[in-house]
Amino acid sequence: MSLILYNTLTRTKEAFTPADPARVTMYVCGPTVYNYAHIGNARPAVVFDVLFRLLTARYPKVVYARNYTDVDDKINAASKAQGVPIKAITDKFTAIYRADMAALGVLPPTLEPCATDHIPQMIGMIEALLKNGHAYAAEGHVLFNVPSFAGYGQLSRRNLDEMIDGARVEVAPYKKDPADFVLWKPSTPDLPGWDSPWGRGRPGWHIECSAMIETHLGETIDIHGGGHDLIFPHHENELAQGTCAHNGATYARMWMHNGFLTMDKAKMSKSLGNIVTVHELLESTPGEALRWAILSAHYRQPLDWSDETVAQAKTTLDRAYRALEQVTAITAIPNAAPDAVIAALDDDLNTPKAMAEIAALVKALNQAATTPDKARFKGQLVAAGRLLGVLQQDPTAWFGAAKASSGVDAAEVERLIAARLAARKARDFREADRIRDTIAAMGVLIEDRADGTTWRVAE
RNA sequence: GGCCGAGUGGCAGAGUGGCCAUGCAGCGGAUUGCAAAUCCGCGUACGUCGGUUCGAUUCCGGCCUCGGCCUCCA
Repeated sequence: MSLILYNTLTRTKEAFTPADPARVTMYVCGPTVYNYAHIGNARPAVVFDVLFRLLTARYPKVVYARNYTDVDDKINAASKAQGVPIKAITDKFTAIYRADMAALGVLPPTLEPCATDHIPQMIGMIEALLKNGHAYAAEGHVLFNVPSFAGYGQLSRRNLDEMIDGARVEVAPYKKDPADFVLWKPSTPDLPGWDSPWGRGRPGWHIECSAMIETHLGETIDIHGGGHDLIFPHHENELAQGTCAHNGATYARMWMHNGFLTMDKAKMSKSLGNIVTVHELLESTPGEALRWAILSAHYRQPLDWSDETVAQAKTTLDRAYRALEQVTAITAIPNAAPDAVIAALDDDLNTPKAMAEIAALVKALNQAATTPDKARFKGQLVAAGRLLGVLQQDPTAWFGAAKASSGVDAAEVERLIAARLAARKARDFREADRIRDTIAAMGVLIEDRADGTTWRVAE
C-alpha cells in the first residue's frame, strides 16, 4: 500500500515518495504565540499529527518541525498594551499552546523551532538573496524582488497583473514592484530589533520559515503544510525566497493545506471574532472528543463547528470506550491496524473513512463471542485508534473524567445504587424504580450488568 | 473584478457510472422485573436545468446558492 497525498502545487493526488526514505522531512506552519489558540488553529496541528503518525509507522526516521512565530507586530502590540516584554507574552502562550495540543492528543513534533532563535540564519538567507540579485535594500528595508522569480504565482495559481488589479493595499514607495515583499524591516527603539547589515530591525513574516527549514531540514523538504489561507501570500513567498536562496533547488516537494473550520459557515478567525478557544472548550469537553470532531471531516473540506458536532463526537467515543470497557479483563492481542484503516488514511488522509472502519471494529468487538475473538478485535481497535490518536485511554479513565467534571456526588450515587440493589433483591421493584428516578434526577444513568450495576453521567 | 472550493437522507459526513458508507438521532424486534447497554432489522439522500450513456448523485455544460483567497489570518 502506498500513501497518496493531495499536492496543492499540482492540484492532484500524488503518490508520496520521500526524497530520502531514511529521513523524511515535514514542516508545518505553527502558531503566532500572542493569544489563545482557537479550535480552527488546532486543525492543522491535529491533521498533520495524523500524517506524522502515519509516516512514523512507515519510515524509520521522520523529522517533523512545527514552528512558533515569536516575533510579530501583533505580539508587539500586545506587549505594548500590557506593558511587558514580548518574551513574557510568547513564553506564556507557547506553554499554553503546548498544553492545549497535548490535550488534543497531538504528539510533540520532532522540532519546535522559534523564530527569535534563528535571526542570524534569516540574515544569512537574506544576504544570499541580495547576493544573487533576488532582493534589494531600500530605506532600511530589504525586499524580495518578485519579478526576479519567473515561477512566482505557481502555488496560488495567480499572476501578477491580476493581483495588482485586486490589490487593496497601498504600495510602499520604496518598492520596486508592487508585489515585492519585505524580508527585513527597520525597528524603532521601542520595538524589538536585532542588529543587521541594514541596521537594527526585525524579520518580515515569511523569512523565518524558510530559514528554519534550511537550518533544520535542508534545502528541499518532502512536505510543507499549513492552513489553506497560507497558500497566498505566505507559502507563495516562502516558495519564491526559498527557491531563489538555493539557486533553484526545489523548496518543498509536496504542499498540503487543510480547509477551514467554520462557525455558521463563516471562517473562524480572530479578526471576525467568531472564535472559540481550545482552552475554553477543554473546560467542558475531553480533548479526545474535540480531536474526534476535528477528524470527522476530511482535512481539505470545510468543517462547521457547533456544540452538536462535539456532542456527536463524544457520544461516538462513548460507544467505542464502552466496547473496550467490556473487555477490560481481556488482554489485547497486539496487532497492526487493519488494512482497511490504513488504506483509508493512505488515501489522502481519509479520516472519516478510517472512522467508519473503526466503527466496524467496535461492532465486531461487541459481537465477538469468544475470548480469542475479543482479544483480536481489541488489539485491532486499539491499533487503529493509535494511528488516529484516539482510544488510547483506559475506559475507566475516559468515563471517570466525565464523572469528575460533571460534579456528581459519586458517593451518594453509590449509596443509592446499593439501596436499589437491596430493593431489587426484595423484589420491591417500585422502590427500585423510585431510587433509579432519584439517581436519574442527578443526571446519572445506571446499567445493570451481569457483574453488577454501573453508572455513568447522562449526556 | 480575478482565482479557488462546496452544495448528499432529521443532523454530521465519506464515496461511487449500475450493488452497503459510517456515526448521531428516530422507529420496530431480541434481551431486561422495568430500564440502560448490546445485538438484529428499518429510511425510494445526493442544489437546479439540460447533455452524454442501456443506465448519473457520480462524467460534460448552463444556472442558482454558499464559502474562501486576492490584507493579518490555521
